[in-house]
Amino acid sequence: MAQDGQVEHFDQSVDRLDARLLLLLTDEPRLGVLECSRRLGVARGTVQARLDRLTARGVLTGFPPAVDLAAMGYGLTAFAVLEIAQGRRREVVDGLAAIGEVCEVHATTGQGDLFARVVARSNADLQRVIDEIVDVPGVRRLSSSIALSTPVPPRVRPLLERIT
Amino acid sequence: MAQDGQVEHFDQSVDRLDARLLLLLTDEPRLGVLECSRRLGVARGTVQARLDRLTARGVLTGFPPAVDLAAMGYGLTAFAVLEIAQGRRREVVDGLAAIGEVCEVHATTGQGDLFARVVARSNADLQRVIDEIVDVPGVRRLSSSIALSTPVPPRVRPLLERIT
DNA sequence: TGTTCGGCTGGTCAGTTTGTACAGTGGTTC
DNA sequence: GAACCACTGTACAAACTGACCAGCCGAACA
Repeated sequence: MAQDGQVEHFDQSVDRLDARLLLLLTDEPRLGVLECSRRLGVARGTVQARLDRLTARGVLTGFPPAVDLAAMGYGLTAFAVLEIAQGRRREVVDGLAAIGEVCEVHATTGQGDLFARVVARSNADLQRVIDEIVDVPGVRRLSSSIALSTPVPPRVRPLLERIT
Repeated sequence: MAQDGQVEHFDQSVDRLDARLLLLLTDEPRLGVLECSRRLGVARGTVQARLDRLTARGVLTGFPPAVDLAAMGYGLTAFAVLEIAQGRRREVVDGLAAIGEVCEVHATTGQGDLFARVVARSNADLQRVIDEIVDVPGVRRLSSSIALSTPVPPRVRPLLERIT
């Protein structure tokens, strides 16, 4: 930053170089530090320092393996909105967490109290999973909808490009 | 598989060793092939072959950097259910994709036609994003709810552990 | 104006890992 | 019994990593 004189984004935690680095790694995650430095046209130590800093700040939390559940046989994704009995959220969350097919749970404002993403192998399997969810003590009502397609897959890219 | 004589899971695409490997990489993604082989107690070539195979089968799609949007200033997450005008889904999806804060879109069954996950820097910022979404041609109605917490963060772990 | 500080550069070093190859062994299948 | 496949153990050259250093430059500050 000192030397390249770039304008600082108002959020100082990620500057242009950081963003370019993250984008590069998004496209080719297995790149080593050395290769990154070559592509970005900076010294290797700089890339190393940036990665360390991003990690220290919690922006970069790691490089988890991306597993395609569909390729593993879990071809169905569904979303469930749950209404739960007053004051039993903790209990319900624990119950949901115990179900492997429940891949994500959020507590939300609005009608539903909890929002869950679940996967299943087939319609019949989904039925089973939903029954399991409904059977969790404290769950009052469940309304679900199946994901037919995912026109915009999970992404961070545009937000990073904005900084670049 | 030949030598260790483990029982085959009914879905042949991921066996016990594969699952253990993926779990290991989930916990410590930066591990190299050599280190993985040591931890798993198999030869390096085996790990290499498994990774290649998992990748070829599309189960392992890569090691994308995990960026924490909250740490980048996007501390708010919200979910939006959209109703759209008949036959204009493509158009709406394109419009949504153009909004960086829209991090994910699914087409679903049920009342809503589209389901989106969006992030924002603050309540005011969320308002702006939502207005932007509503302004996308073809969007009829939007109902949103804010994620207050995420008791179960995105995970694949339990499904892999089941195989192990 | 001069000094200090932080970040970047470009270089070196030893140690480790990767990619690739090969022969050997033991189950499994036909 | 032969062919096949997956895994093991080994080898080697090439590449990468982590660590360190001196030097340069711009920004902040007295």
